[in-house]
Amino acid sequence: MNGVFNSEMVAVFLAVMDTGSFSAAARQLGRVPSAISMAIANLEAELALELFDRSGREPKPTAQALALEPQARLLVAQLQQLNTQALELSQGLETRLTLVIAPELQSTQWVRPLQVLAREYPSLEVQVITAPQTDALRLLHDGGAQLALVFQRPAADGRESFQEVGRETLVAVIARQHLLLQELSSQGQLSDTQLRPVRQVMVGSRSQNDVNNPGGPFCITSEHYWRVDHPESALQMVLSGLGWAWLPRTFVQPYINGQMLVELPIANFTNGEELWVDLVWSRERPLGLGAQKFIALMAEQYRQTR
Amino acid sequence: MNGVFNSEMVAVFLAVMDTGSFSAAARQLGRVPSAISMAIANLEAELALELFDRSGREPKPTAQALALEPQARLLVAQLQQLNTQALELSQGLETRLTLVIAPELQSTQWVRPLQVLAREYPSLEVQVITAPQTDALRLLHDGGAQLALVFQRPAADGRESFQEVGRETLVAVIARQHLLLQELSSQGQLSDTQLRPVRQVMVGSRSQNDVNNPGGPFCITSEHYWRVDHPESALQMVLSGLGWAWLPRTFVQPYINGQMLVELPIANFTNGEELWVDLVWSRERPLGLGAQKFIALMAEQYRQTR
DNA sequence: CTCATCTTTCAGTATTTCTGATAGTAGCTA
DNA sequence: TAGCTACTATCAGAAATACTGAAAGATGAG
Repeated sequence: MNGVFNSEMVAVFLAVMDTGSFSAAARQLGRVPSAISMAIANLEAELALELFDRSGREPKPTAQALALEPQARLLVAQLQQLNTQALELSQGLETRLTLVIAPELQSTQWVRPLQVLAREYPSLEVQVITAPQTDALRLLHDGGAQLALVFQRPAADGRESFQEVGRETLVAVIARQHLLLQELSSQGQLSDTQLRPVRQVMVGSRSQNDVNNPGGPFCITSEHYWRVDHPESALQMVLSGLGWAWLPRTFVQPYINGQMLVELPIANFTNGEELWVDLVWSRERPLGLGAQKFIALMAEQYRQTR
Repeated sequence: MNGVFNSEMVAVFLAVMDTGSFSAAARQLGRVPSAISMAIANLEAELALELFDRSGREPKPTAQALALEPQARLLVAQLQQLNTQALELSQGLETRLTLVIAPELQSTQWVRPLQVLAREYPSLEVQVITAPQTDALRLLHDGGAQLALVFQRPAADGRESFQEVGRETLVAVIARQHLLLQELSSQGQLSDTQLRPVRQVMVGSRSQNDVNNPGGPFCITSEHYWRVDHPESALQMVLSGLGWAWLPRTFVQPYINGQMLVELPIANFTNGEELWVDLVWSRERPLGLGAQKFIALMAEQYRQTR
């Protein structure tokens, strides 16, 4: 226990500062008083600095010791942080958690669980990516992301696991000033044939693979549709009267309230199409502690608000 | 070199991270390769964490090691700071430097030298107090301050040492609209007898001891004078036309330029009274490194601007 | 004044780490 | 592919270091 300040010497120094005596410090550290006495004496000799005034029965910290104390405390705090982080890593905490979120779900509550996560694992580095459904799932399999917050529950091909963390309703919307609304009786339902001639704006991935999206809420399609890769784009197009689109209710609710959009009363879909919001991960890649905790937090939040 | 992270282990860990190999780290630390190998192996066993991938010829840091690196670097930086601070203290750096400044000298350049001081001794705690002349010198002898930046060079009674760090000119000023100015010929000098009936505002300490201020620029006094303990108060009183006062030129120059005050052309004092600006300290209390450095910086600044 | 408790010193012990040799291995070069 | 170089891992012995425990001196409280 020789030399200038190192972590052991700092521990001894602070134990003496805390307890106010060498003997008490020895008890606290599980040593014998003479060890503490010698350690401090060596330290003082090395530093050529008097740390404690021995004129009294108990050593009194000198002004210099008091000046060094804050920095010493900072040091042990940093050291403990390092060891805590190492422990977390050894217990399976990933060094980085990448979460990819479908754009339609930006508005859901995923920030608060992240806050809790950040408090529990301060050393965890988090990255949030926004990408459309299919890109998100591709990222998951590439290893570019560990978790995806998406809409459509993946096919049960066994490559992914998922956890339900919310519900969302898809509603068909159209601009208030759209011509279609004028041929609609005030309370009547909208039939297939009425809707088919109207242009539909469809949200899909950049990759063309999911054009043949079988079934699901997209089973009712118009003859002519335009494709966009981002719901925000779809919203803008619908707002400008270019056509109608299936969009999440929470996403368009402000515009419905603001009288800019109208919900289309499609027959058999009067209450919209209910979808699951899921956290998805790859079964091939074991999840780290952080990801598991995040899933648990999201699930718990969902349970409480349901 | 056992146990979880301590300062020695952090040093070894970072040496390996820096050099990229156990052998090179050993060379850097002046050890033998096997010592490094064993130390890292022990650390990994303790942490239950693989820090380096040994599949290749040279150890490759794992993601966990890379995640721990920043915190480890922070730690050694903190440790070095602690040791640097201890070294400075052992070399005589005071833990706290209290500087008392006469209010008239607030406007002089004492901040820049303090900036340099803060850069050189980051751990030095500085306190700046504003107090009138006599209070400042009393603080010096009480030990409440180490340095005083004051006007009047102290009496040569041997209790204080001083260093000249500037010059200042006292000028007699009065409000532009004061009646005295109307009975003054445009270019004429002002005699004693003309000035005596006019009320003088005198700056002095709260303590009444220095009423009998012999000689000096205050030798010319009016019959009636009011006392204030702060030049700012004096300035306000003079500005409102209550009387005239001796005040430092740099202190009142803005008001002279702004046509609010007029410099009184007193006979024999046409250029005002020149005073020294001194840094004063007690001879009974040896100065610390910081105070010495500050004095040197102030003196150098004075030399350059003279 | 006395006693309990604190600090310091010192010699011996015990633990720890370092050393140096050896073996095994990876990667480069011809 | 063979050979060479430089690296890591292992191990027993050596050296250094810190710890222990007893004894002595000193302080402050009652």
